[in-house]
Amino acid sequence: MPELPEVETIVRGLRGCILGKLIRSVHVFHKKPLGPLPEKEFKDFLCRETVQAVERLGKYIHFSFSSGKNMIVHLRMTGKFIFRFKPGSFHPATHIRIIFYFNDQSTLSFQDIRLFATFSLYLPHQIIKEKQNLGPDPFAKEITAPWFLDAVKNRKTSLKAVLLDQHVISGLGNIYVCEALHRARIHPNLSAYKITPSQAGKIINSIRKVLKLALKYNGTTIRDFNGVDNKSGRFQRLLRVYQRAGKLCKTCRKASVQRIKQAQRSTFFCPHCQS
DNA sequence: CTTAACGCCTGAAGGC
DNA sequence: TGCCTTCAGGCGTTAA
Repeated sequence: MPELPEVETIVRGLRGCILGKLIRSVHVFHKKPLGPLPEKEFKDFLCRETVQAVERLGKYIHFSFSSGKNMIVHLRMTGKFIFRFKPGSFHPATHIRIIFYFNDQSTLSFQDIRLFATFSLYLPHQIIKEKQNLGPDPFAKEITAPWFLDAVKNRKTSLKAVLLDQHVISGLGNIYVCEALHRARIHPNLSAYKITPSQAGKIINSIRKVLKLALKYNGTTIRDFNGVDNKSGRFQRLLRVYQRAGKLCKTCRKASVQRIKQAQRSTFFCPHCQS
């Protein structure tokens, strides 16, 4: 479900709800999100821990606790955190997989329809695997046109596929890659290694521009995404190509948006703007 | 090293 | 109404 702006919206919401709170107990309704970790170990690890910080790592959410322990969550397609000040005061949601109970009666429920989401736990001195495998954040200073040209110099696949690769840059997904390439006026099928220095600069600028704007609107809600407060994002009305196949391009108003398949995912682009 | 294909899951939507 | 196919803000694994 979520990409950088949505995850950042969730992280900011979580900070407002759970920072400084102590986990009194944990209820696991489904073990799949825990992966190989036994349910008892998961609960024992988290019980009596106090939430010290919530940070975004690409599309991951990093919870750190006062003891130095860590929990890293990836929401994948349909993962969602729902915060409640008091238990049982809302109509019950389906597909709740885990509930965290805090010392002040508030709860954080984790919902995941498709069960793709993952939770992993790290002791204070363990190396967090996710940090090793991720490319830099789109807003990191090290991302410059020369850096990007070097990063893609051996990549003969499409620019679209490379931008979806979290080992290159972390945080982008299908919506914002489509939207950024549209704003940069580059065809998504262009081989990554063939881009010019000028195009590299345009890509970086477009990525940052579209992410900042989406963040301002609390992300994009197409079907599943909602913030911790259960409010939807508002960026969807500013999408220029994503899920607009057959509709007139909002940028040029001359051609209609096309949909193609790349790496088993839908790509949307304007054939007039992105020659 | 790189790439494409497959699998993991559930539910909504569209075609017939 | 029902059945079948396709689709969905993702990514780890596998095989070439």
